[in-house]
Formats: sequence, structure tokens, C-alpha cells
Amino acid sequence: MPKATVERLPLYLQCLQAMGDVESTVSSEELANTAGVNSANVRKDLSYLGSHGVRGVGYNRLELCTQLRRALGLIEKWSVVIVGVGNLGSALAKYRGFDASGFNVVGLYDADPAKLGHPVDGHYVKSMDDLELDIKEHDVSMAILTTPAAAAQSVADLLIEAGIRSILNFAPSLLKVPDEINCRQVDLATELQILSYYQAAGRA
Amino acid sequence: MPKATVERLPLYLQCLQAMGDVESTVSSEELANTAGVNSANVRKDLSYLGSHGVRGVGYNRLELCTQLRRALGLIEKWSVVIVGVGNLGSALAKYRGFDASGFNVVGLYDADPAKLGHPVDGHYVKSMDDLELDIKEHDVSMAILTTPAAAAQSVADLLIEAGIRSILNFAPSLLKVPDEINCRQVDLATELQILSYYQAAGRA
DNA sequence: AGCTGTGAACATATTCACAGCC
DNA sequence: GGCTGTGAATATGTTCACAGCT
Repeated sequence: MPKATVERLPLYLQCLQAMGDVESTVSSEELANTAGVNSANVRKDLSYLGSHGVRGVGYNRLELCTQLRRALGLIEKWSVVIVGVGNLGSALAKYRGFDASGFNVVGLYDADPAKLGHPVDGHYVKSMDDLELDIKEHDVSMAILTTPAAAAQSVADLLIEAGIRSILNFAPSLLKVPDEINCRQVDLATELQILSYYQAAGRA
Repeated sequence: MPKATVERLPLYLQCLQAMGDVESTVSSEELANTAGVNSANVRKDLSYLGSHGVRGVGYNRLELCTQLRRALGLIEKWSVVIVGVGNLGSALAKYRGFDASGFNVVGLYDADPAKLGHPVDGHYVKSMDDLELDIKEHDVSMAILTTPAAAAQSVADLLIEAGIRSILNFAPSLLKVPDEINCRQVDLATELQILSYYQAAGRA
């Protein structure tokens, strides 16, 4: 499945869910409009999931949601740890959107002893020393990294060593990871800088 | 300038800054390695800024930083408002990375009267009613949207009406905006879902 | 010798346009 | 009639490979 397609699947899922229970069937044109995508693109993307549309009618909304969730691996419930309980880390710990889409935050970790034991959204912040055992014990395969940039790489190494296979990195620091580890970088300042570019010259 | 290039410029800037003051000259190969990009790609990207490299030598690091900042419109200091002072909104208000790259958070706004007047990182949360005047008065052209999904579109409309030209949207809701408005969507759950896809089938 | 800048080749992604089916 | 699924056409992005400069 093309990378570009994979990155749009969550969007489709979101759009379908936002439609509410009113529509039982959806056309590629409708979905394309709400997702801001070309309808042929939608059809091609969905065709990678197998042909579940009906010509002359459209796609069954609920069935399509299920197909999308299956394709994205959201049938299983993933356990996630958050490492770095600063402003962003604790905000993410409290963020309800993760649970809603099949992710379960099972632990928060921080290197700062002053933070240990503090409660954040029902979790007590634990020491980095607990990370490895917890990851293995709870079969955690994803981590959200919200440490300062300077610590990010060494924490990532530690996580990978402990068996983590996917990392969502919010630290403004590019991680070097082995090929078999999935890593996505979300950089807030970068996003603003891109907006700045387009705005600076009126190039909207 | 190609969209793909624009989205890499902030990365180059970050890498150059992370190198510290040790290196005064950088080759496309070095930059490519730290940025995780092909070196020909780096050279092509940088060539859009004009030819500032020296054959046989490389690029002057500080000069290149300046060129990048100029291209990204980071010479001017942009004023930004944050609308929606929930967990994420207040975390972003406290995030130092914005200031560091030329953005200045000038105000926080929330629709919830219970939050009004509360201090967050030196700012007192203001009412939505103050938005329009503040935006005009302080010549604010960028907004960070951290409201619940349900409110996002109407807040966006209000912002645009008030003169905002770029929106960074964290609400999990796709905004309909006029062509001349720059809008970027950052969806945290989406990012995890993409990781989930690659992890689910061991397709790293 | 070493590195940039760039045309040409390749790869990926999007869109068009229409045959095929309900 | 209306909508899907998809080959063919186009557009965008990346990489190669090397001429050209210092």
C-alpha cells in the first residue's frame, strides 16, 4: 500500500465517524468532499482495502469503518507509554483522542526525580528504571517521546533496547533508529515555520 | 518552490543549529546525513534559495541559516494567538520552542467563562469576545487552534473574519477555509494510527 | 581533489476518463 | 442513472551522474 494512501486512511476514518449514524451509505464523492481529496483518489485508496464498494450505490459506512480499522491495525488495542512528563507529555496523557482510537496509555515516565510519584490523569509518574520491565511485562510496543531534545536519542535507544517498535517523537531532534523501528516526527515549531513560509510572501 | 522542499527547510535549519558553532562550513553530504535525506536532494532544495554554496568546499553554516530563515519568513517576528486553553492549549502556551524560532504568543482565548482570567505562562486567558479586536490591534496573522473538534470550524471562521491568515489546527476536525488562508492540520491520533498500520503487519 | 549545481532518468502520486456493474 | 474500479495520462518528487568551478 502506498505511503501516501496509508497517511490518508486515518483521515477517511475520521470523516466517516464524524458523519454520524445518519448515512448508512457513502459515495466516494461525498467522502472526497469532507476529506478535501479528489474522489478518484479516494476510490483508488479504498481499492487497496479490497473492493467493498457497490457500483451505482457507494460504500457501506459501517463496513468501511471496519475495513479501515482493520487495515490500520486498530482492531488490536495497542499499549503506549509516554516518556517525558513535561507540559506536552502531561497534556498528551490527558488527551482523550488516543483512547478513542484504540490506544491505551499504560504508563508515564520521567528522568526528573522531583516528578516521580506525581499523579497525572490517574497514572503515577514512574522512574526511567521501571521502563524496561514495564514494557516487557505489558507488551508495550509504542512509545510517545516528549523529552527535551537533548535526551531524546538516548531515551529512544533505551526504548528500542526494551522492545518498543514504534516511536512518536515530539522532541525537536531527529532520531537515528534501525530500519525495523517505525518512527514519526511531529515538530510543532516546524509546522509554524511552514505556515510562515507561505504567509511571508502572500503565497497562500 | 516545491511544497516538499518547503517542508524540509525547517529540518535543515534545525540540523544546522544543532551542529553548534563548531563547524563553520557544511557539505550537502553532512547535512544530508544529519537530516536523513539524500545529498542531491539537499543540494536541489538549497539551490532554490539561490546558489550560496562553494564548489569544493560546501556551504557557510551561519550564512545558510540566515538564508533559510529569510526564505521561511522568520526574519519577521510573527505574533500568534492560541484559541482553546485545554490541556494541549496550555501546554503549547508554555512550549519554549515557538519563541525560539521567531514566534511570539500574544494571547490565549477560551470560550469557557470558568477559565477566564486564569494565568497560563504569564498570560491571562481572555474571552473569545476579545479576539477580533486583539488580532487587529496587535496585527496577529497566525492562530493555533486547540479547541474541541465541535468548536473548531466556527472558531476558524471567526479567526478568518478577524484577519488571521494562517491556522495551525490541532482539533481533530477538518477545516473548510478559503484558498487564501494557510491551514495545517496536526492530528495526534492520526499519527499513532499511521504507526499502528506499519506495526500491525510487521511492515516497518 | 572535492564539492556544488543541475539535466536526465526514475519513482511515486494524483487526476482523468471511461468501461463495467448494479 | 449513478457509482465503482482502474488503465492511461499527467504531475510531482527523488536520485543518479557528471560537468563545472575553486
